[in-house]
Amino acid sequence: MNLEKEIPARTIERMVLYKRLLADLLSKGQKTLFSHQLAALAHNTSAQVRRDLMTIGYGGSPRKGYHIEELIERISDILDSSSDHLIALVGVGNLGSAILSYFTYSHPGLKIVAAFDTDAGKVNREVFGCPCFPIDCFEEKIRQLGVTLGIITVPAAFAQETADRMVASGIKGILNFAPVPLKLPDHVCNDRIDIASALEKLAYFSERMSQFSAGKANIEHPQHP
Amino acid sequence: MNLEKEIPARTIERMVLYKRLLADLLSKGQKTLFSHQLAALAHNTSAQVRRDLMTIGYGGSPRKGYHIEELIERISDILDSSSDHLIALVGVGNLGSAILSYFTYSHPGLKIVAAFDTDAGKVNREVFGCPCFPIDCFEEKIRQLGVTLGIITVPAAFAQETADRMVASGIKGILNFAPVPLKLPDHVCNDRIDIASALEKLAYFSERMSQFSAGKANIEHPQHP
DNA sequence: TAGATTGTTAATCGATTAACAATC
DNA sequence: TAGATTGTTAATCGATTAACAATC
Repeated sequence: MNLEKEIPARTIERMVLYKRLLADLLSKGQKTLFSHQLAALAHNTSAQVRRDLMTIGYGGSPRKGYHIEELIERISDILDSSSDHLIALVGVGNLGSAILSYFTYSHPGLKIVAAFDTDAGKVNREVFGCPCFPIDCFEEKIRQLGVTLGIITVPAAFAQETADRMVASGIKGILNFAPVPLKLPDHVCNDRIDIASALEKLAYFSERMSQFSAGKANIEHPQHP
Repeated sequence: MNLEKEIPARTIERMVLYKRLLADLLSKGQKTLFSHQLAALAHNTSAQVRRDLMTIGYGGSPRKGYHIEELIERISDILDSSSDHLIALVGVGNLGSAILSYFTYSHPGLKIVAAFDTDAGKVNREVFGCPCFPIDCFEEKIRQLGVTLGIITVPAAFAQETADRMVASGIKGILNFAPVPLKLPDHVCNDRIDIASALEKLAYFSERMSQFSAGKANIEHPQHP
């Protein structure tokens, strides 16, 4: 029934950014924009922006460009699901707590509804507004709450077993902050954010920047479904 | 004088991972490995691994595979610079503090030597072992210490001005946790880690995973110099 | 109309994958 | 030797970029 073409992952990634940039412009009272304006904000080319908007089936007019409010709506149609995504976080250390504090503020569509830890001192209380449970009742809570996404902020050595429990509990997507790749079944989506590696890469490229041609100063983030 | 070919950014990214995986194997007493073993750990193909190692000029033998210790040394030759990279972090909130705590542990080659904040209550003391200064003395401290990399963990609205001060102080690479793209001169390298966007992408793909073919379950991270 | 911008196709680019002879 | 693995080239794939006619 769904006849929409599959949208490339890179396009989706840019769409998330476009949506935020557009919302910002809209809040400042701007009604329309041209492809090159959005391109400048997102740091890519106007041709790229035009192609991206074409891909999601939104068109502008040669005179006025694109209508910001409609465009945001169209992007939201693509990106946002009808219901909130409920998220569980495992590992309430410094990083885990920082993420909980971040999501205390409004993130429409995304809500961390439960945190878990092995440390008895951290559980059975709220951390930045999020209830924190002992890891033993993980499966039970996940199913009970209907959680679909997981965030892993445990030490590397425990990342895989945490992921396994998430998969077994029916979680469909995992964001992993531990510096190890996870082995997961094909139907589970995952992404890894590795701060130390990001710094190592940055150190490498910043040292050699002069060797590279101009205009290539950004480290991009690839991604695919 | 430097006749080495430019190594693609994707290859460097994988190299960082290989190095860590190999160090782990070495510590377990393993001496050699085959391309398909490293491929399984890093979640890519053996052909890819062979090509990567060829790219950095390290060869194995058909019978024994690759010598782990030598390979780590070769990767370190490529990745690591002769001296430590000194890092400054701006924005000692929850996320900033979490990053400081993370780098308290050994990260050879990478050291956060100064943190900065506007909040008088946070400065002039140590946070997880890192001295925290008022933002007013930023330029002075950066030059004095010889800092080359910067981490931005301030709110989005202050990210660009923070980046501008970093660039003006001679910082060569910036890791930006604020959810806005930075405008930077070409000679400054930068990468952005956007946790909310990562979750949005994850939500999108996890919902549509069944539409995609098997084996595409990971979101990759692109990047270039 | 004139001119800037859009939609869309074709050309380019680069990275990944496949294939296979060379090697130990 | 036989067989698995390496080094390396060619084919594939996909995304980006360039180009330009159509449009307002």
